[in-house]
Amino acid sequence: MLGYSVDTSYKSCYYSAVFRLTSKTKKIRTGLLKTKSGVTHTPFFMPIATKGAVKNVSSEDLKDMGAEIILGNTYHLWLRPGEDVIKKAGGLHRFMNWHGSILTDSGGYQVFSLGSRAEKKFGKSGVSINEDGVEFIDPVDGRKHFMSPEKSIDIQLDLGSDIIMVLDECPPFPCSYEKARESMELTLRWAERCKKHFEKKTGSKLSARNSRQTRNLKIKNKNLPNRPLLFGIVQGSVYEDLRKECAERLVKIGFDGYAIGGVAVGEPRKHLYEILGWLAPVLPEDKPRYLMGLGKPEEIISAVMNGIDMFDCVIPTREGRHGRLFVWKIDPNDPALFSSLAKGLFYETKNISNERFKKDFTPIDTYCDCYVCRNYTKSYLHYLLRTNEPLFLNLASIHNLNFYIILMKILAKRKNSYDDTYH
RNA sequence: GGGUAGGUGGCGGAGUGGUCAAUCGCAGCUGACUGUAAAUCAGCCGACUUCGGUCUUCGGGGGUUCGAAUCCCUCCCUGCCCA
Repeated sequence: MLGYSVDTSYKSCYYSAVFRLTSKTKKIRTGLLKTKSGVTHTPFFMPIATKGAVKNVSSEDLKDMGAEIILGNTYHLWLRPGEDVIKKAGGLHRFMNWHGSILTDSGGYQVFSLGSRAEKKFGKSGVSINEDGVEFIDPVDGRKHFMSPEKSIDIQLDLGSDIIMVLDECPPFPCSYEKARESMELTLRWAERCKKHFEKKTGSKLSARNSRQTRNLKIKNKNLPNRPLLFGIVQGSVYEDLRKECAERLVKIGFDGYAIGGVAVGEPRKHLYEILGWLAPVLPEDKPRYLMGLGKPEEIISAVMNGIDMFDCVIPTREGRHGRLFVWKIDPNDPALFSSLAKGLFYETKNISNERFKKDFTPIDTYCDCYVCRNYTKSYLHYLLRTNEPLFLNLASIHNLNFYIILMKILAKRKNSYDDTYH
């Protein structure tokens, strides 16, 4: 199952100016990712703030729970309030009072998600793609908007993003080989245009060199990059040659990091681990790897064991809002937890709306030390949800995000890899 | 006391001779959610069931009819108006 295996000790790890591997074992690599806003420990999970807010959670809540980086969405912020507003506000960080790092998704996923949702609802897609870019119909007011690779970069720069994603196309699943290749070629052409435009606008030059050439670069304390990072996205559906080729060609173009896209759009999970296995040897070791849109805790763990450093997912917030809460089955501070991590026995979910919690006056999770578990009972959470009290949404989201962040901390701490110099 | 409107499954409220075990909403029970058009969506929600059906329901009783929640008679109850 584990397709990724590198036996290199801490000291001889490669690193680039913005990413440093602090530990790399057969199973888990950990490191530090520097952006213009700060240093983030990898592997990490990004709470999703699509519209410039993690739903029902304040920036202060996020800071308190130890989040270091969040994700915002170009498409949504472009339409409302508009990148000009955010630019005038001093950037997204100031606008939402979040001073950690921010990664912005390019809008590529919306090509897929808005199209398929509109199709289900109205029978027509509302999204059309051509060589230049994508035309969207705003689902809120029906107006047409056009997004190109260059436009996406411009918006993300205006937002003040720390990690900018290239505009890509997510092919649907299932997808024929021919379609997948066509889509991948478009994604690659767009990636190249994104990089060219990014370099022109930022006046910088992204390195396409491989890890061996960058191994001797020193990383200085707090010496943060003065430009955003730009990530490429690997597509290619479930086809091995396409995925590998896409990764190789992206690496040749050269990006600060590499994302794997398209895996959260319906591809069965067995393909995911296959894809990670194909890509692990192709992606440069000294660059961060981001698996877009994943996932369940056990999926994240498997991916970390396959060499992935970065994750984002709506699961903790959305499922929390819908009443499903994540609960440890083993004390996360117990070293015995590690042996059960890969088996997926370490947690369960509880649907707090279930009748059985009506008179359960114990905390959601006795092992959890988030402030929801320290201060409230299942009975109260059950009651808040049943009576549609907005407080429920806040508490449930905080608890679930905390679970994910603790999970990532456990993974990162496994080899005692925190380098406090970079806090 | 007179007049009038009405009594439908936990609640609200459709239905006004057969396709009605009875639209729909709420409440209730359960499930789904993976780069967020999502505080959303789906299923169940009289009883029994070998999940194909079977049985008893639309205030009570009686009647008309091949057939009634729906029509008639009567009783009971509720709202409103007049005394």
